[in-house]
Amino acid sequence: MTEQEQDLRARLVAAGVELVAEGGVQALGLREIARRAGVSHGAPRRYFPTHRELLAAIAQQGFGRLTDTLAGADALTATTGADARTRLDALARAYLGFAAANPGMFELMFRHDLLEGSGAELRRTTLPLFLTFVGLVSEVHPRSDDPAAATAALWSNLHGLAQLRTWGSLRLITGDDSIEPLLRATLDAHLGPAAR
Amino acid sequence: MTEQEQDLRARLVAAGVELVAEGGVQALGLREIARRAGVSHGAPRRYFPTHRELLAAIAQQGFGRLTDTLAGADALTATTGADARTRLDALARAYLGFAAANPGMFELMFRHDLLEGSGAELRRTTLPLFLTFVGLVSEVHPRSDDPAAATAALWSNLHGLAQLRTWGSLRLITGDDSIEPLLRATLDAHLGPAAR
DNA sequence: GAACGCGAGTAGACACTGTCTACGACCACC
DNA sequence: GGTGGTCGTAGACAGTGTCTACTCGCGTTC
Repeated sequence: MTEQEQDLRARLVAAGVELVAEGGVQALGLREIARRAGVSHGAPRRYFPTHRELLAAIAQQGFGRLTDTLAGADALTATTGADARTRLDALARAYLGFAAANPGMFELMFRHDLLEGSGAELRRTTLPLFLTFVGLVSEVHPRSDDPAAATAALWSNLHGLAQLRTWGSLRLITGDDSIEPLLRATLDAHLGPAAR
Repeated sequence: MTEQEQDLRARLVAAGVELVAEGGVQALGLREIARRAGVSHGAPRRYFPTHRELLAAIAQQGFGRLTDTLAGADALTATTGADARTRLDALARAYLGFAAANPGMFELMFRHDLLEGSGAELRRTTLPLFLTFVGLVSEVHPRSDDPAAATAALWSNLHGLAQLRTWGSLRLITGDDSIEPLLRATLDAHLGPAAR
């Protein structure tokens, strides 16, 4: 089954994934996606009544890939018998790595103005991922009375790092563009110094 | 000097500030801004060669207001003789308060795809603000060897909280839409528990 | 005082966008 | 051999950002 033969819906989403990787969110015009998929500009309407729903489907693909990336990174460290602190370290790096490797997709995924309406469904996708985060944070902070809040705070920190790095302000502040000291400061603050 | 009499450049920026508060970034069409300012769609070109430069000017206005808001909040607590930890607490709340009160403007300010080209100038605006942050963090962590990194990490955390709150995911996680526990967790993590 | 020049804003054209609607080709089924 | 129904095409429509004449009013200059 070649790429030409799969149904148009999947081809449109695949074209969007390509385009956002090449040219960012701006490249995700409805007609441009249709062109890339090799159909006329009216064809997507059969599967996505509106442009935003097509963008939401592309973003959902992005959330799937992020989930896979994080799950893969965690599986790698978990099999080595690493403790929760080390696993969270690897997860944090994987999160920032995904954002750095797919800046356009990462931006699309959190552009609530473009995804309005489908936001609830997308948010639900992230829930199981978040719960594994909570479990690991609970292991690091066994006496915490609100591990969900601690996890959300940590996630917000990682997310802010990812966004401000692509915005360029972190480079201005720290001088170089290495995020390593900031990541270390973040993890130390939320999880305590690494025991090494 | 009434609003009609100031020069068009300022009127266009003012119209943009109004529009982004009412309808978000999507409402900032070039023609719509011109309509609001009471001129034809070709008039802005005299002052802003391109749409993006007009958006950058509006965003710069936003950075000015954010700086004023934070400076005002800090001045308020500083005069009461509060310590650095308390001042940072107030600054953090002011930052999140600004983002919540001006969601459209806040989004515009960090939309690097729209502000590309003028980004460097905008980033420079935030620098003095950041330096006062660094000073306060240095007071809280007198033995830190890299207060700039610690400050950038804290700022990233606040920024992530602001963005994820408007995205709606924090509400999904914590149940209600109060970020108070998350803010407390953030401040405790980066600055140590509040001494009260 | 009249002519000139120039800055400021207008109006229209252009290519492009997302949405909507009518139409045609194709295929399974009775 | 018709007959629906699905799927994609093609064109119209209003709207966008950009570009290019053009007009109008005001100050300067001869």
